Amino acid sequence: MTDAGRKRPSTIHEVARLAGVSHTTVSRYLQDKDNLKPKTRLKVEYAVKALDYRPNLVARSMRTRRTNRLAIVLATGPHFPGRQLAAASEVAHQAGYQVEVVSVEGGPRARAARIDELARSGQVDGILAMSSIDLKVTKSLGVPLVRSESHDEKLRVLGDLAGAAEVREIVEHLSSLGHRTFLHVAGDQEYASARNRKSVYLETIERLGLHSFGVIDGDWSGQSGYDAIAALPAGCGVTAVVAANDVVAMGVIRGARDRGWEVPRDLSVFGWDDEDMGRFATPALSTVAVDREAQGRNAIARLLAEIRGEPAPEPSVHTVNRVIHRESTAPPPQADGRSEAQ
Amino acid sequence: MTDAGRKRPSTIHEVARLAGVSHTTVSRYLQDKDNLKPKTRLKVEYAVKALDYRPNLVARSMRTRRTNRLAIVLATGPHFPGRQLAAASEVAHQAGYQVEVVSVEGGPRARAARIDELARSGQVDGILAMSSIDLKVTKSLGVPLVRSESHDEKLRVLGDLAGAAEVREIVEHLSSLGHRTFLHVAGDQEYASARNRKSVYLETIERLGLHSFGVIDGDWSGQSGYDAIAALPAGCGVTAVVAANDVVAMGVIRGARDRGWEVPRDLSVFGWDDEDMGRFATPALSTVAVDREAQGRNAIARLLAEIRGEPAPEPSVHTVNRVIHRESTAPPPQADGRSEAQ
DNA sequence: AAATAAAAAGTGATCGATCCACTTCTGAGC
DNA sequence: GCTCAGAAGTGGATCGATCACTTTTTATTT
Repeated sequence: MTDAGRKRPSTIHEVARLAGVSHTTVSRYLQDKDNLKPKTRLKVEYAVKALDYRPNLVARSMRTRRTNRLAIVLATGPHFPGRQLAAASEVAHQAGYQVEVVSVEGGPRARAARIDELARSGQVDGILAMSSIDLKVTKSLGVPLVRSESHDEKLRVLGDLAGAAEVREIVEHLSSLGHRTFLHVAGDQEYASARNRKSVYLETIERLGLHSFGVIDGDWSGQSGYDAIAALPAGCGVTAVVAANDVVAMGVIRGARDRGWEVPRDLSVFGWDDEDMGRFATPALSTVAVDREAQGRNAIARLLAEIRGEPAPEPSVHTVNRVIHRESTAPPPQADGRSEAQ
Repeated sequence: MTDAGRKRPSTIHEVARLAGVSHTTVSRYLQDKDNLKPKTRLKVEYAVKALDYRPNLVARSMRTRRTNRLAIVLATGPHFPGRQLAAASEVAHQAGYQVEVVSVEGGPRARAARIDELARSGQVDGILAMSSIDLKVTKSLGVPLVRSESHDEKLRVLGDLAGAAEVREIVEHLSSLGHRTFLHVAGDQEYASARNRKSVYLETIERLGLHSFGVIDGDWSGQSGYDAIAALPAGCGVTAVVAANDVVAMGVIRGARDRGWEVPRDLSVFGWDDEDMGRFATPALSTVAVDREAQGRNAIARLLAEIRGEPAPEPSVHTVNRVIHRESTAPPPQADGRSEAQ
């Protein structure tokens, strides 16, 4: 039934024979159509079309030692960076690269090992790591490696790490509303983004002379937010919670309600990610809108630049995170400061 | 600095020379280590280790005409099937395949065209389509193609289509609570799963002699749920909403609240997907837990079976969807039937 | 111990493209 | 009409594996 489809694809030699030229001429045609005499070009063009010829990319790769393929390494887990991935893969395709997505079970060492294997297999021209990896294992790979959570030369944080400014803005805003005692329910500390937000949180609390009741190391889950609130001693004085993301924030809000605390009347809660659900929740979540597509695009752009040997890949699209104030934040119960409600 | 890493990787011939055997013997060692004399095997083993040899997979592919690579084709859009993808890629790796993820902009025809191109490029041994594609274009590809939303030989629905039973269960349950007038806010009708749920919804309404106030064709977004409720005429009598997914359900609930209707007092709402956020929302969302990993695993298992030429790929792990009753559903305002609250 | 079968190892061709070192056109200038 | 530079075209080598065959070694039987 599918015999027609299964017939062996035609080769460059068959095209050459039909066109009455040598295989080298066909090869030239494939790489640069303008470098041929118009008459010759037409003959080849016709033969290619007649035989429905497609170059065998494996054979090409073997000879050129380039595969035109990139690998993106992810961790398996609750956080699948789908939007970044889609954007990254889009940009890569436009640049003539195919994208292989490798999601690896296990920790940073397992991922580093897989990266090593990928690099040596000769199957990819470059690797983008979208999750933390063990540095030691990845010294000299032979192919460019970009880590989406690393810094650029000017120590500007990129990709996953971006967001320090937003944490500052959140804490400062809550402080201006009159909040004095904070709680941070952090994300899985294996993630650079979680570590970064945690440290910026602590730093800002310190700088503003506020009080942090503590940092709960969570795992990005709603349950971790719920449990954090459930474990809070009565009268601890916490009036504002900075959650690792919207899901955690939702758990926090539910935990509060189940203890009889209303949000935002008794407790203000900030999320992160601007998920669609949080916008329609009650109370609607105050959060940070993250341009995930830009993250993905920038990361791939950096990788492509490194592959081409270009030195400084200035992020063409600047990642813009935006703090969004909705209903889950308000002045604390007995705000003594002048309530500068937004 | 990275000179050590950039040196040309060693070949099978170098290993052979160091081991004092022929390259064929090394090749044999690579495919089946047990087929060698122990003494020879040790020599080769040593040489492989000493040179840190890794076979060049491109060269291997060229000779064997197998790439050990599968492509998974996705649509770009709000629905990124991350969990299915991760599970699928995991299973594929265990079977010795690498996975290339191709997300394609545009509609079913664009995806079909890309699939055609992939198949002919000789770069993949099989293709899994995780989104709807235009059938006509994909007649004879030359490589196996599995569509995750299609049926198996026994016409049991698989993958995305699974879920008919759950829609029935939801409507029957709501009916047993006393609801008579329903609304369905459907997902993007380009998705097979959305079409399937819609038709099962209508069929069940019909079969039970209930009344459907209508079906709103949405786009999986919270806004579409919100708008559906906002557009509802007063006194339409709708007391139960079956939403396309949890996000839509959240929009519905918010829309109801903004009209002064309380959920579940005035309106019952069912979601789909069992997202973490819905569990902690207030009211907690009644929903359907979907085993996305199983979907991904099953789809890849079918593809692998087809590649191997095995005929009947019995789904080793059966997809189990589970209807979960939480706080967003209750008897209607003036339930005249016997309220059989769960 | 010789005959024979079976297992192990070696030889050279092959996959389908690109690239290198040449040879053969083409056409402008005198 | 001739020369000659440069463009266009050619044949064969090459990339690094596997595979079909052939040859050598080892094991088994009589």
